[in-house]
Amino acid sequence: MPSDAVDLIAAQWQREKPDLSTDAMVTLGRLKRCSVLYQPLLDAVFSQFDLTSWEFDVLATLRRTGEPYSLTPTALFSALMVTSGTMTHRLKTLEGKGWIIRESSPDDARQKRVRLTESGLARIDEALPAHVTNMETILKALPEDTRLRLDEALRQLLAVFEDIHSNAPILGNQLSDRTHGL
Amino acid sequence: MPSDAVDLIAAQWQREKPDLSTDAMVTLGRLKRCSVLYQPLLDAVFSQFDLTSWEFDVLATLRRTGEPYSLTPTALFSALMVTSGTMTHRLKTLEGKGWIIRESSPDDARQKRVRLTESGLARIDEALPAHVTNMETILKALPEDTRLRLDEALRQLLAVFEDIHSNAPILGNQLSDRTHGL
DNA sequence: GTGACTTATCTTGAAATCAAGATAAAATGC
DNA sequence: GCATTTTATCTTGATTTCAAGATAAGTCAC
Repeated sequence: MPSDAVDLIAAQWQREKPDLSTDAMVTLGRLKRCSVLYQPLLDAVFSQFDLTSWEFDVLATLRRTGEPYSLTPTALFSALMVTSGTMTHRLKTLEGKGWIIRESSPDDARQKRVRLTESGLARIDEALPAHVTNMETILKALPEDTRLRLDEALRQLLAVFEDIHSNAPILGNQLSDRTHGL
Repeated sequence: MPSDAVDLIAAQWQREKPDLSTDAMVTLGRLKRCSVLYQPLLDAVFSQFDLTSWEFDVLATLRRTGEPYSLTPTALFSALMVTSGTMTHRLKTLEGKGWIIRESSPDDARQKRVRLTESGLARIDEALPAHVTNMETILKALPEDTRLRLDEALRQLLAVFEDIHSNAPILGNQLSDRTHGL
């Protein structure tokens, strides 16, 4: 296994702080670095459809719920792991572009229903196959058994994080209305 | 393996778009979700030392280079994978707090040297052990062999991403002065 | 050496995000 | 039924970030 940027960081710490254990650090460091580096690879495709990453995310979340492609703002910001204020801003922008509309809910006057328009549906259905192909191309460089081991390990790690977030009262409050549900 | 939020998303796509392959999607989806969920766990410790996540990152990058704890702004924004403009703003803030100073370089008048002050060194040395312990506590929920498999797979994935970023001319330009080096 | 390129840093203006709180509707407890 | 609490959404102001470009110093070709 050739050494990478994270190994060099660990070696620096080892020199400066010989008693420090770097095991947890390197794993989480690689996780962070991977997520920073892969985002622009996705953006490159989104921009071909005049979409930003977050625009794609919102449209895709609505799209995959099936007809009538409609969710409440709360369901959306929970699924997308952002705050309610962020979602308000996103919805305003998307409404301005004509890709969604916000209608009031018949049974609960506090709720709104966010719904894909024809135009929004067309846009996401156009971009989706290209996005999926892009992700497959990116991961093709990884041997299939490695991808499977990565996926299984990430599933367990994600379970740990979701457990912490649902059980920690203090953290739960700090996250305010960003609920992380689906 | 119990199903998680990402499995539910894949199932929704399967229902709406039966021909769509979701393999790459679920792996990268778990990666993204993990990195969003673990950040606040780190912030919880940083805030105990009156630090934000990015303040910790800058101070730690300087600290681990060893005496005299000094780097150029370019070395810093490369290591931290942010743009030069972001780094200028960060350094201004940190200088205001007295944790770093910016001195001009003796051999190249274009360069500055960013150096940890006594106060900045004390702060990072105080926070570092707590941060490492925190990361270990978070990962303790993961069996050690799983962590090792995760780490090995992430290393390979990171190699793929770093390869793409160093070899793709178009992407390289899009990333402007965010060079991703160490 | 001089003009063109390159490198290093900073500035500006815009975009996205968050925390905190405002508003209003619904549910709950007596 | 009325007061209290909870829920759903939006607003506000501040923070962080980026892209694009400005500035200035070094380097290179000749």
